[in-house]
Amino acid sequence: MNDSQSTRDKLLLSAIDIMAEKGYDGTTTKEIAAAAGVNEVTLFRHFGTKQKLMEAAFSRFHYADEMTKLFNESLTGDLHADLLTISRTYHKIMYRNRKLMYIAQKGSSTLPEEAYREAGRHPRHMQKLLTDYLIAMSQQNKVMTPNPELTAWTFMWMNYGAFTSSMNGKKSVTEDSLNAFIEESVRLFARALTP
Amino acid sequence: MNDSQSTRDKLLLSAIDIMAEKGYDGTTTKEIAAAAGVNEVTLFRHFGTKQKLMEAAFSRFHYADEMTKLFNESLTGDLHADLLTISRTYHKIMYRNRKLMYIAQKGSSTLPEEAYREAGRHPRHMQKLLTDYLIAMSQQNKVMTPNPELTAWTFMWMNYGAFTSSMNGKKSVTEDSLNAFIEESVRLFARALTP
DNA sequence: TCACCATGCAAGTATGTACTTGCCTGCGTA
DNA sequence: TACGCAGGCAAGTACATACTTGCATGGTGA
Repeated sequence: MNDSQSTRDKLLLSAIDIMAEKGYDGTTTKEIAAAAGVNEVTLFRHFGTKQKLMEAAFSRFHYADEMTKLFNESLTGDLHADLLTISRTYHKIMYRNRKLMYIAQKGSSTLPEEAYREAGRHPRHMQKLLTDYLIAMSQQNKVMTPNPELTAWTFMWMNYGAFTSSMNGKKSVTEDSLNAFIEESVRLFARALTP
Repeated sequence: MNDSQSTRDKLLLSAIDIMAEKGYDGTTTKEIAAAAGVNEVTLFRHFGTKQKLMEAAFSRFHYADEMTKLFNESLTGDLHADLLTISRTYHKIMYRNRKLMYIAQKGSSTLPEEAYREAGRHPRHMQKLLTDYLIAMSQQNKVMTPNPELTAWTFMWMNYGAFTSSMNGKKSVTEDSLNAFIEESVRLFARALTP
């Protein structure tokens, strides 16, 4: 039972690793099994089909409340500091789930619908929270923007673009350069939004 | 000869269309041929292999000088107006090549290397030009930034994020909402960078 | 000791798909 | 007319891959 769980996990993690490289269509069950160090048959005994394997993998998505909690508890009302917190949390969560994001981005004709749903949920969630934050800050005259929702999208897309670029680029974007980007982009936004 | 050219083109365009939907691995030569309204064998007579078909498709990439010309000729020295021109040109070019960008993004184990090279060339090119522009503007005290290169990356990633989101999203991002984003993002940057 | 259960292994099936071959047809041109 | 050439069509090859089956084995708990 203990070992069985471990075999399941090895298969799931191997599948995620390889598919993040080659995409869903380009990855074979034989490869996955080999990477997990088990027989191919074992994969089918555990998951039945390749698709169900992926569904199991995506059910491990688990960002979620972290971001909501952040907005409810950790924000101070200082625009620059808050944007920094938001941006850092965003990248932390995206990085944690980066391989699944990558698989969903590559896509496939047969990838379970759940994959796309899970991958898309997060950005939308954050955009909504950020919009509410900007509206609240506007009402306190701490932020000046004609269209908080659009401003939130702009901030989101900037971070999303940086994230995907850092993932797709061959040259590994170092943690340092990502931090530099976060600080610069937050600085720009804070300056632009301050009344 | 005239008709032969047309058959080649029909195949190329069909391939691009379908692969933008299903990815390179997920698209069959039979599908492509059917969509082009020709026999599958005709595809192989023209291109030999699926890979060479894709190489031919990507050789149609043709942005390029347009952007360089833009920087050399169309910029006025007015930060807001120039950023607007740059952003609009970027999105115009990306939109024109959007399907090829999409295919490259989805990727594949066997997609010709050329595809990735072509798809990545454009953003880097623009980033470099934008960096030079910001440096020149800094020297005229029209722009204030501690790190022009990083600022350029930030601007790039913001636009790249918006572009990919608008492509991947199910809900079609209308031309209007893209324009609204462009204007808002440029407004923010111009305000943030003005001394 | 016995039953059970997860796994390995060898072999095989079924299917899809890139790519080939041989032959025929229609069309424009010398 | 005769030739060449682009393309259709039918059939087939070679191979990869998802998934199956039957059997052996080793460990674990009753």
